[in-house]
Amino acid sequence: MLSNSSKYAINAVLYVAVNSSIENKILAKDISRETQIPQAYLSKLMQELTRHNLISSVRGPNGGFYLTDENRGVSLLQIVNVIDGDNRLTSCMLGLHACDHQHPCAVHHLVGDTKTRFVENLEKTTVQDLVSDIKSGKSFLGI
Amino acid sequence: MLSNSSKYAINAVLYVAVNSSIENKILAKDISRETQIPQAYLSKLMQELTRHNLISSVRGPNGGFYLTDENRGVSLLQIVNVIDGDNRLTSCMLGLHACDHQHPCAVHHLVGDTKTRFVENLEKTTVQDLVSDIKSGKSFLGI
DNA sequence: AGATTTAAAGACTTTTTTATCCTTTTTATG
DNA sequence: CATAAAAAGGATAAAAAAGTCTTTAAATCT
Ligand code: FES
Ligand code: FES
Repeated sequence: MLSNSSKYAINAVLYVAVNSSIENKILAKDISRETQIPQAYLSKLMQELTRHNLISSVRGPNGGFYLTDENRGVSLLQIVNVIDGDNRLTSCMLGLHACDHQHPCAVHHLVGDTKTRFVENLEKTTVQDLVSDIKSGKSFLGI
Repeated sequence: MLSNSSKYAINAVLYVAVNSSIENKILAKDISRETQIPQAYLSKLMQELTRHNLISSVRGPNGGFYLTDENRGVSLLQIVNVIDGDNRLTSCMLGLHACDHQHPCAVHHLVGDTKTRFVENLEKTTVQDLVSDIKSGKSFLGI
């Protein structure tokens, strides 16, 4: 469903969202240590997210990654789309075509609603929403 | 969610289910042509399914693949488990651990029920169920 | 028995994904 | 200005997934 890379990206962004601010930026090294994501690989993902303005960074001393208020409004779907490309989530479960209610494949009914609902959820859920859940103890960060 | 290989496997099994019988076995070559699955690769998958008794085959003239009544009772989950291994579907969406309601990850609530429901559906839906759907026009086979 | 048809099996190649390493650029600070 | 800290970028390596090719074994038919 999600690639490893997307999972890493979401984990990393959430870690930054919870543990940093503009005055208190966080290093790739530290994210890597806390999330167990290999540092160099993580850096690549963060680069990509930065390039698309989904997260923010500055180089040099006291630099690192952080999220602006705008960044906190980014949806999970935006993250996944940047990392995995756009159509990973909208294609048919059996790989026959774009998932199409008009011409449902054999397993479509097993998952159809469910899948579009999942994508809708990814689309409407922002980083900030998840941070709220974590802060309120509704869900957990990390291992 | 499902690997390419699993998608191929389900497609191929359904094709066999709809288009063959014990008197009218079907060749890997023909399945390949109709489903667009590369022949050699398909053969590998079919071999694996045969080895686990999820489908049936005989070699030699008038041989090929077919399904017994028992094979038709096989669940989709059995197919996926043989091809992808057991824990692809039960692991956490963020790859943190086995998905655990007691200790939900940040995206668990977005997908939690949904995912277990999907797995339950795969478990309780048999090849024959899907064939019925196809025959009744509720869903479609192939492209 | 011999020839032919077909799946099974194994070795191999290619592509994609994941991961690492090394260099360059930017920024802050003494 | 020199130095150090950090991300950005590019090249490469390793692992996994997808796909191919060749040989072997089983079944049938003449
Ligand atoms: S058509 Fe295949 S999942 Fe919707
Ligand atoms: S705990 Fe992560 S999906 Fe359930």
